[in-house]
Amino acid sequence: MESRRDVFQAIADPTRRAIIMLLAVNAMTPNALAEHFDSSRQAVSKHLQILTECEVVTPEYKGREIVYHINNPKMKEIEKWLEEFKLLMSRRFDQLDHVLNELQNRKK
Amino acid sequence: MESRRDVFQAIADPTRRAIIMLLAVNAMTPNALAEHFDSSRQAVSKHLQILTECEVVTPEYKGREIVYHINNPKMKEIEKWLEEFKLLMSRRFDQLDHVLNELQNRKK
DNA sequence: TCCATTCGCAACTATTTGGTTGCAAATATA
DNA sequence: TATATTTGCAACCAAATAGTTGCGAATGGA
Repeated sequence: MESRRDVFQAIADPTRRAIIMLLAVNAMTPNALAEHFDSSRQAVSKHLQILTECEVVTPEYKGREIVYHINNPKMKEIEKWLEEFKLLMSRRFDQLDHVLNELQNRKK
Repeated sequence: MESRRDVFQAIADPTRRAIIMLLAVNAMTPNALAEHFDSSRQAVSKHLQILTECEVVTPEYKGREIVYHINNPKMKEIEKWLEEFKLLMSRRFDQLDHVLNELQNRKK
């Protein structure tokens, strides 16, 4: 559980996506989060650790409790990537591609 | 390399994200794609297999060649999830949360 | 001070992942 | 027909992942 720590890795796991959604509604402690899942507190804690490493989530230390918050700017990176993808899709040149294929076939 | 096949798993790997971007520009065969990467054709092929399972990509059989296309509707699922997240974020009730915490502290 | 609670860390396990190589099937070309 | 090209599939491997249990540190209340 070491490498390739980015937002996309963060949202790959369904439990982590659920954690993100719960934290989007309300910042929470690991225990409060764990109550929403079948898996143990430690499992949730590990996901929080990963989410923290990805900077998708930020811990706020309050005495012995740790309240986890969504780090919104990091989530925007997904949006950004998606926008870029959509831009490329809108610019795709199937027609030109078709023409090029035709030319190549004629060449042969 | 078996389970949990969804769009989020599909975009978790940086190579797969690159493949998606390339295919967004222009539908391509595995060989054409592999030229853009250091890893072997088989590695790229495996990613294409995963992307096909996730329905992020659709194969078009042309004789011995297979042209891979982006399956746009599937990509929209990411957008959909992100929209839901953004909605929850916009509705988050930090103020209320704060009030509840205050009440709880007083109760103790 | 003593005890319960909250939590991270370490060790361990089974499964999944991303990659490799080798091979066989199908198609195109000579 | 013989040969080269494009491709998927199977077997294998090292590393990462998701989960577990057990422990110890720090905090807060009695």
